[in-house]
Amino acid sequence: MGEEIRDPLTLEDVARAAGVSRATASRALIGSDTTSTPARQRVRAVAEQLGYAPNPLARALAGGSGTRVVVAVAGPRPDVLEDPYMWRVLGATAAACDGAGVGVSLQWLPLDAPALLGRLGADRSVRGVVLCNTTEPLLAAVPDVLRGRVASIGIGSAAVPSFDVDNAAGSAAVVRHLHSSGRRHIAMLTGPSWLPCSWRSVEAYRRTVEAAGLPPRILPADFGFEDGRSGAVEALRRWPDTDAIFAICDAVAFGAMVALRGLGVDVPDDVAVAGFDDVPAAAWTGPALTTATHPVSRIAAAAATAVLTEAPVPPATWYPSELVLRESA
Amino acid sequence: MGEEIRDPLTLEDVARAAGVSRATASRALIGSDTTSTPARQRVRAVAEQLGYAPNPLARALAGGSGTRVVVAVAGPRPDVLEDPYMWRVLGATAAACDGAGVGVSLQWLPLDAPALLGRLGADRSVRGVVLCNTTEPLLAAVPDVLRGRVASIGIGSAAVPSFDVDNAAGSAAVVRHLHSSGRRHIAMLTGPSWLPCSWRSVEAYRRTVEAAGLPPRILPADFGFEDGRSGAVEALRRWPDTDAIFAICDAVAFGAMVALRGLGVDVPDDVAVAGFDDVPAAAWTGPALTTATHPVSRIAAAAATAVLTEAPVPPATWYPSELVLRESA
DNA sequence: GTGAAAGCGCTAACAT
DNA sequence: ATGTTAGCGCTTTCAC
Repeated sequence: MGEEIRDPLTLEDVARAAGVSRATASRALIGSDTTSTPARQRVRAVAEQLGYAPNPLARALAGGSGTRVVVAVAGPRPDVLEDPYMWRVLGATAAACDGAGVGVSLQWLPLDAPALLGRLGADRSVRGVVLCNTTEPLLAAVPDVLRGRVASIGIGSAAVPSFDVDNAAGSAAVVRHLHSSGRRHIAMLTGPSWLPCSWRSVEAYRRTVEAAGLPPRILPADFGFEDGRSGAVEALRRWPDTDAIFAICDAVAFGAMVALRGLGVDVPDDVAVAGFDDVPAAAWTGPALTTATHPVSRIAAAAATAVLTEAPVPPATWYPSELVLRESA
Repeated sequence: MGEEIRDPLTLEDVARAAGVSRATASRALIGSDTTSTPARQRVRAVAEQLGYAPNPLARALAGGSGTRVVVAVAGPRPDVLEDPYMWRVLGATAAACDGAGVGVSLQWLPLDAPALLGRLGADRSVRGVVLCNTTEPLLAAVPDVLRGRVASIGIGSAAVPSFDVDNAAGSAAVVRHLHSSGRRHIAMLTGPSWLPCSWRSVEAYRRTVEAAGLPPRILPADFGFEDGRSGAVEALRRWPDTDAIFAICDAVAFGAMVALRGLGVDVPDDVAVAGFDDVPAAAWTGPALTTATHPVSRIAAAAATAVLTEAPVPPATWYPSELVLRESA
């Protein structure tokens, strides 16, 4: 009953055991400064052996950084946070941050309140920010203090590196598939009009059908199931000879399929339906949804890592969109 | 160019502006100690007016608490973290923690490595833990230091309050619906055998069919789509007269529906299929899935809040399971 | 290259 | 009830 063993080891303990000062131990562990001196080796060995893990809080407080990465989702209303896609992004981000003892937060970023970004920058508990569904005005409002520790899953800017799906190529591939399988009256249900990264899909659609000598048939829609439902009905009302529908995302595609079924229209015999994103349920419906699959987890992990490490990254990293042929188209 | 205005206000600034010491300001803001003294009013007013927000890091470091809530998901393999259901829980937890400047982490808790819980307890960056899919041995391994800041979405214990769906009542309701709509050969595709909270569903199923004078037909399954697929095939092989399948969760139900379709069996005319959980896609399939809906977000938020506030909570809080009648049953 | 000392912003004993 | 004094565990000038 001489010494008491306190569970959480501190840097002090390691330093003492290694016979150096706290400062030296800190430097040795951080890996900065001088290269391999004997002390450094020793400190590392001791730390390892003792099972020492630095306290992320103290580290952050002293270093002036934060302990959480905020996933900020832009949108007109707070219900953008109810999106399973965002939960998935959050999950992948959390996984990437866990090793550093960093947690993640999920916040709504109102389209009309860019000032909120300033608050995120000023918040000392924020280590970095992963932006989703960004717009130009929002990007312009990213404060300087966030430089190097902000990334975008969506469009980027000079100050905000982007990690995103190659929507243009992916959408074009889907439309080409529709065309090459004999469809000649292809309509598109678009995403929300404020969302830049959905514009790329729409543009790709337009270019691809026009290249095939077909007239574009574009119908505005948001990201939801209901939008797909009403969109499909409207498409058939406006263009009764429509034989294919390309939806901006899977939820919209599901809505379209349900509406079509309700109208007595067979999918894919009468009308082909294709989605975008490949959510798990895409494989579970009858008919199973033809769509394009995207490495969401990899994208989120890359964005999170960039934010965490603050290492230099290219201004834009594109991830492949891969056609998944199932039954609906 | 006299004074420079530093963006992040500190408690010091507030204290000075209010003409009190830092300690008093701290107490006033925290709300502990003495009730409304004039000073307290003043401090709060000043803080409000200045737009002061305490730094969660400093607070946590000084107070000995952490800055992240860990969502620990038990399971045999790390892929339990790939579950959309868990992402949803994570999202709701994140939302609940955001106001406190607390982030969330997602971790796999191996069934056979309860020692990991000890590590979570010792980790000073951990504010609290939300356990998912807990088992008895795991609950027994929850260290004392976590007491009051741990909660379970699943079964609980004397030391770990539980927040969970009333699986028993919910499952019974589904089975009763199947029976009352004329089904007389009802099979169940169960969840993983190690998961206590799925036992409750299975028991409820057994009791309900037996009460109706029917023999139970229980088939083991895990939580996945593929399990539903193979399970349905096996059910029809073993009991060709099966006219209803109750699946432990929606993913399994989807698998069953796809398998049935593949077998040329009509849902629901030949065989009814019911799920459990009401994932978004349940409304999107053809036929749409009859299932039971659960307030996952509310449950996760309650668990997170309990962990954050460390306020006393009842040992178990049950949330309602509500039957959702769609087309499949 | 290394140690000493000064913080990061806050809370919690202690005094008063 | 309020102020004073120590820390929480780490990083980082600043001297040596």
